[in-house]
Amino acid sequence: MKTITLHDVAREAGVSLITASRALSNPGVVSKATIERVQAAARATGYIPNLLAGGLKSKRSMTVAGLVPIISVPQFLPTIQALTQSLDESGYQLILGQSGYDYAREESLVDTMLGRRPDGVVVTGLLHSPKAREQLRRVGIPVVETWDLTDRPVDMVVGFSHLKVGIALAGFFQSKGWQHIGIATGDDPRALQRREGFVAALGRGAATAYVKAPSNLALGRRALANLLEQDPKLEAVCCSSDGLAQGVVVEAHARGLRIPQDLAVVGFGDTDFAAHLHPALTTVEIDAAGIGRTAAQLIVKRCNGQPAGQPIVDLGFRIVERASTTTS
Amino acid sequence: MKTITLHDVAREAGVSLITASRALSNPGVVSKATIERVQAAARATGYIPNLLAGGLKSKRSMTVAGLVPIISVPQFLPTIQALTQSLDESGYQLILGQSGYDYAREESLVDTMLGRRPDGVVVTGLLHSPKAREQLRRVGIPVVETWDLTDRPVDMVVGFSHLKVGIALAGFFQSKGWQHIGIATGDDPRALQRREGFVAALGRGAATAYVKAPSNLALGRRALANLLEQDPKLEAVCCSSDGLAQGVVVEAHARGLRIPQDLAVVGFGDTDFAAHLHPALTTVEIDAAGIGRTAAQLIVKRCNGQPAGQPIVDLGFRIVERASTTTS
DNA sequence: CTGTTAGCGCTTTCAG
DNA sequence: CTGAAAGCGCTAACAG
Repeated sequence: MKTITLHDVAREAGVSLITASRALSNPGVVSKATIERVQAAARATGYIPNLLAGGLKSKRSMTVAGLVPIISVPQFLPTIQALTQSLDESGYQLILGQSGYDYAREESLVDTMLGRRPDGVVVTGLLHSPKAREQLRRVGIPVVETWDLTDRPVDMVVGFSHLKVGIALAGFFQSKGWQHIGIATGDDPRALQRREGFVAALGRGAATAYVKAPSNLALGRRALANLLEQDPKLEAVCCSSDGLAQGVVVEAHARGLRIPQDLAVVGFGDTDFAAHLHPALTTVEIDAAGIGRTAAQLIVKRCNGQPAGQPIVDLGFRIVERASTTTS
Repeated sequence: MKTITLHDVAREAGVSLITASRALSNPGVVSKATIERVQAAARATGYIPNLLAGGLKSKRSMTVAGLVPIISVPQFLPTIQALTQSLDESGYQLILGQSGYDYAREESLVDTMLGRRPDGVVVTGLLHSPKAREQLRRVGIPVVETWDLTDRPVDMVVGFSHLKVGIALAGFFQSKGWQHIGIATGDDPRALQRREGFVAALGRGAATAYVKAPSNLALGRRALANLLEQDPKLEAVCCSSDGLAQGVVVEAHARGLRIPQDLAVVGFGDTDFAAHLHPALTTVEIDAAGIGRTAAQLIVKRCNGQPAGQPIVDLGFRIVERASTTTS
C-alpha cells in the first residue's frame, strides 16, 4: 500500500509538482481552472499532504508547543481549550506537554518540544528552569508565559499579579472584620505568592494549611480539619482554588458548621461550579479563556512577522462576592 | 542566527554526518569513544535534533494523535494524562485534537492529524463519521478507540460496555426497591446508551432530564428541578456523570431534601471528589487511567511491529456503593 | 500564471 | 565499526 504524494496528484491532474503544491496551499497565484483540476485529483486519490515535509522546507511547522504542569489542573482547562481553538482557527495545532511541577522535567520537555520545531511556545505559569528559559530565548521563536506577570518574561507574558490578588483578598477579609482567619493553599509558586501578598497586607500571621498542588476537594477537607486544629475559633478561610474551597465547605457541613454563619469561605478561579454551589461561593474571577485566546493571538501575530514588541498583558482579576461570605 | 544541525555536530566531533546520527540515536553500533565525543559536541553546540526531518526519512514521527470531544471532560482527563505519560515513557508524544462532539469536525480533524503522520491514533469514544473511519483504516496505522466497546472497531478498542453499565445500575436500583426513579443524563452517545440499558432492564419508563454534554454541576441542579416537576415523588436519581450528580445533590440540599433519606443519588465515573462528598457519592468506577495506559501499550506494541491481532479489551466497571444511597 | 532546480535535516540503504 | 550516496515529500527561489 503506497502512500500518495503530491507527485501522484500532479500527474493525475496533468500539471507539474509545484503547480499542484500552489493550487492546494497558495491558491491566489494559480488559475481557477487548474485549482479545480488539482483539487479534484487530490480528492480522487485521497491525498493527505505531508505537513512534516512541508514544514521541513518552509520552516513553518504550523504547530505551537503548550507546556502545562499537569493537564488536569481545572483552572488551566479553559485556557488550554481556548488556546487550542484559537490556534486551530489560524491553522495551528497545539502540542501539549506535561512538566509535572518539576524543573528537570521542564528542561527535558522543552528540548523534546523544540525538536518538533514549533512555531511558538505557550507556557502556563512562568518558566522556572533558567536553562529552559535560556534555551527558548536562543531559539528565538515567540514564547508566551501565562497565568502570571513579570517584567522579565522570556518573551511575552499574559496574566495577572498574584501578589495583587493576595492583597485584594486581604482587604476584602479586613472589610469583613474577621479576626480568626485561615489559609488553605496549594504549594505551587503562584498560590504561595498570593498567600504572601495576603499575609503581608493583613499585617499579621494567619493559620495556614499547605496542600500539594494540584489541590482538590479531598485536600480541602483535610485542610479545614488542619486549620481548625490550629485555630478552633476559625471564622473565615481563604482558599487557593475553588476545588479546595469546595472541600472546606463539605468538611464544614460534615462537622455541622453553617456557611457563612459559622464559617466564611473564599475560593479562587471562579470555576464553572462556583456560582452554583449552595451556598454560592465567593471567589476570584480570572479570565482563563481570555488568557488562552490572547496567547494565541500574540503567537500568531508574531509568526506572521508582525512586531508586537514585548507585550506584557495584564488581564486583571475580580473578587466576586457570593453567599459563602455574606454577613447578614 | 543559524540553527545548528547534525552536520555541525559531526564536524565539531570530527566524524561523518552519519556516524554522528548513529551515535545519538542508535548507540549500539558505534564505539564508546565516538559516542562520547559526539555527545560532547552536541552539548557544546546546543544541538536540538530536528525530529521532523528524522521522521520524514524514517517514516516514524514518534507522535500519536489523540482525539477528544472536548479536552475538559472530567472523565477523560485521567485517560489523557495516563496516555500522555505512558507514551512519553516510550518516547512518543501525544498531539491532541478536539472534535467537539461534531461529526464534520471529526473528519477534518482526522485529516489534519494524519497530515502530521502520527504513528498511531487514540480516540476517546468510538469514531462516528464513516469517512473518518474509512480514512484511518486505509492509512493502516494502529488505531485505538476507547471508553466504549464494539465488535467492529476501526482497529483496536479498549473500554467497557455502556449497555451493561445501564443494566447493572437498573439491577442496583431494583434491589433498593425504589419506585420513583429519575435519570439525569448528558446527550452524548455513551450516556444515552447507558440510559437505554437502564430503562430496558428496569422494564418501565423513568422520568428523564437530558442535558447537553459535557454535563456539569450547574446542569445537574437544573436537571433535578426538571425531574421533580416530572415526578414530585422522586426517590432516586441516576446521573450520567459525577459532576451532574453533584449538582443534583446541591439542588436537593437547597430544597431541603436530605440525601439519602429523601433522595438517593448515583453518579458515574468515580471522579476524584466522589468519595469525599458529604454524603459520599455512590457511583460507577471506571479505570480511566488504565484505559489510557492500555491504549498506549497497544499502540507502542503495534508500532514495534508486534502482532497484537485485533484486540478488544474490556476493562469492565464496578458499582461503588457509598452513603448517597445507603438505606438504613 | 507555470515550470525547473535545489535543498530543508535527517536516516536508510549499501560499501568498505 | 565507519563512511558515501541517495532521497523522504515538500516548498523557496528563480526563471520563463
